Amino acid sequence: MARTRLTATERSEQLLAAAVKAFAEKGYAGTTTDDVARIAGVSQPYVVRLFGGKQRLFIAAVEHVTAQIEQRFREAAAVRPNLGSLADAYNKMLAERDMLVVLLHGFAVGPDSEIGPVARRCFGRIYHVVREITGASAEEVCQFMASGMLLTVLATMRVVGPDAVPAEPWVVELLSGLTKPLPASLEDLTCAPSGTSPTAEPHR
Amino acid sequence: MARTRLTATERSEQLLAAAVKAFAEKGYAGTTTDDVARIAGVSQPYVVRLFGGKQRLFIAAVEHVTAQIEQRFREAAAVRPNLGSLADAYNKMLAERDMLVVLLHGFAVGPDSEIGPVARRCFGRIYHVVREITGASAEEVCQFMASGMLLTVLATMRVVGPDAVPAEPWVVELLSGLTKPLPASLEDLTCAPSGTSPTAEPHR
DNA sequence: TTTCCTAGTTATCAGTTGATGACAAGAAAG
DNA sequence: CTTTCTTGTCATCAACTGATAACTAGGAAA
Repeated sequence: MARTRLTATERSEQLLAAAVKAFAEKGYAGTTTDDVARIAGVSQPYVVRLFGGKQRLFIAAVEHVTAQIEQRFREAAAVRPNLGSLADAYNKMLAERDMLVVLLHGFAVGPDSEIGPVARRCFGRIYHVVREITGASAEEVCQFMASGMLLTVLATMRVVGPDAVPAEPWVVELLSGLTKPLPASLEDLTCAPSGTSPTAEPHR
Repeated sequence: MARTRLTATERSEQLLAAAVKAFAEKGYAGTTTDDVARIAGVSQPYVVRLFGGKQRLFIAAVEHVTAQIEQRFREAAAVRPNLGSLADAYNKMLAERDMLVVLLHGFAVGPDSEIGPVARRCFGRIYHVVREITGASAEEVCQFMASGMLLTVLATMRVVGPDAVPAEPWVVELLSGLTKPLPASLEDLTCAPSGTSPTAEPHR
């Protein structure tokens, strides 16, 4: 019965990954701490105790994915520091979906006293990174962010990305209109490398 | 105590307006049927009965705002059938915020069995209207939708639109990068005509 | 082996929330 | 005036959910 014990830090990291998965699926309000606990294979009260509450867990998840996205962009820029390179990195993230979707859910929580400021800061951070890394003009960066937001929303709707619903005509047409920075093919956006799933038995 | 009685149809319309307001504030899962009831000044069970459940109410709200947006676009196109005209209409909606934000929340609910298909259909409908009304190219329409999505997310975050938080530097910079179809000024996006608020006493 | 810290669980709860059913009260018709 | 239909409320639940407190157990040090 007893799983291998982990240090609190290790377990927190694992829970963070579980939280990203859960929140990506159902958003902030729609996800229960028990969902997260089940994915990670620990008890629900432990999740609450390790992070000090659901809200803090969500904030941690949003900041986590923001840091991940930032890192991906920096890595991409290390190769070629232009928007095209970032677009490639973005497409990869889109194929993994969860990071971007969690971020969008963070944005969508809106003016909630605690979460709102965090979400706004995360958006600003990502904008800043893109702007600084590539020497691109304000217009180019804005267009990049806009296309990215469109695609992120489509990913949230399961119109693109892994397990996407069958593409309707308007999807194909819309995506065909994507210009310069993000000319992703529909195929790239629909298939994805699959990960493992540490499912566990129920607890509660 | 007794309010003026309305026909079921009238009351439903009023409830729909209340639902839009409520869902725009807190999203689908975060909003209670009681929130909606309080805004409209009726009892919570009545809301449930008139619409047959929270999910149906949300779906009705999403379809309602979609129809509204479509209508605004058509009206704008009746004057000048080009993207610039639609952009003006879009900016006005952005200043009112709720319609667009509810729609985004609809998109964000994701793959939920009932709501997902509705959200996807609504997105497709709006895309289709924009494409058909203006004779614009796929690229232009895509760029319009992308910019619109970016602004809608910013509105959801309360970065633009009514009651927006004080604009940080990156917001100004990002918005300055907006091109052709939607060159809205920050002032346009931050102020809005205010509406009435039919608050009522608590019930539950 | 005993001690003791930390990882983790079980039991439990209080508040919330969507939903149901029985009932009240206008208003229109007979 | 009474009947009857529709609008709307009240009382009430059962399920859920985040959180707390008390307890268990692994494992390293003494």
